[in-house]
Amino acid sequence: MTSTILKTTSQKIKNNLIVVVGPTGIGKTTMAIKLAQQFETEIISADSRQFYRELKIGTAAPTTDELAAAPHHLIGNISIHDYYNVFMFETDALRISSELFQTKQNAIVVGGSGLYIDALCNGIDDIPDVDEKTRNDLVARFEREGIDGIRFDLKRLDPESYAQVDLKNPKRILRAVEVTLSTGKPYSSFRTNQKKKRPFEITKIALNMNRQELYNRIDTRVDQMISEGLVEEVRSVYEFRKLNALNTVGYKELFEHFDGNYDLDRAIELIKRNSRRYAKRQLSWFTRDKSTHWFQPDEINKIIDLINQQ
RNA sequence: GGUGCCAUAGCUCAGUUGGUAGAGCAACGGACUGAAAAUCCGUGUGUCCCUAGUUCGAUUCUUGGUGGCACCA
Repeated sequence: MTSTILKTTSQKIKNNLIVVVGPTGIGKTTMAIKLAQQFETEIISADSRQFYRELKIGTAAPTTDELAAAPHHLIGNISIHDYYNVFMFETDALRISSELFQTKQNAIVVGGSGLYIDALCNGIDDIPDVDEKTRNDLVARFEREGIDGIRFDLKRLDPESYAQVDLKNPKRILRAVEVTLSTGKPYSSFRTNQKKKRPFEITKIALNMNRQELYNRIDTRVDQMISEGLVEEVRSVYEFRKLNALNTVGYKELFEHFDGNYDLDRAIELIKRNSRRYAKRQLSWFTRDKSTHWFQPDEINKIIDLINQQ
């Protein structure tokens, strides 16, 4: 096993961060646990919804048994009422991994949130926090007037960003403008286009399978969530539906159902469809990174061999 | 058994006065730097049921089938 390799020189063998990604429902949790057991290490979650302790069933968070099978980090560590973002994740995940590397050769990262994985592996630029008033005012203006005026502001305030961002995507425009207004410096000036160096190796493993089979798994899992009490879980957070953490597949559809906009069967159908679309978006993200090694979920032995070769 | 109606995309259907076709939903592809399970962009994927006619040309008209539905027996 890698951890037993003799250190023939004074040079320390570099630690390895094993990153497991893939579409929702593919079996990442199970794979991560097997790898953690195999390499005698712990798991850091990179799932932007499993952080929230109130969201268990609908996010398919690891069960009590799974949590007992291998130590997990960043699962249920915050509340839906807390503010959290990808920069905070980068900080947290780096801190935890460096703690693990004190005593372990490998650490496992598992999750489906591409941006978060990217922040951990390549870093994300250090951009000052936007003050709340600037953000709220801008959002209010957007809701009142639409995006045209704000887009025009961006053109004036930060022509470089204007040339780069997706001008049809309000969130991107709002972000660039709020940073510019809040800091007094153009958003583009914070973008370095540089990867941060990491003091460890990274092995990226992605899981995928035949699309139809994956979709069948997703459908089955949604039915399972319903029988495990998803409707009750969603009802318990209904009053907080405006929170960003609840703008999530499995929750937003049931909120609409509670509002009387459609029946439960339709809500379930929509959860399945939106989960499929989410899975596709994840695949788009992960296939872009050419350094990723792709496997079927049952190819555990091949994956172990690959890691041992690193 | 008889009569009538229908058969076009994965589904529900529109349409072509004869020049090989388009909506909705589903699906597919992509982008992505602090809301990311979010947000945004792009793409019709088709033996127009089969057969034989008429025609320069048939998915469209005609004949005969096949399947479905309805009504009458």
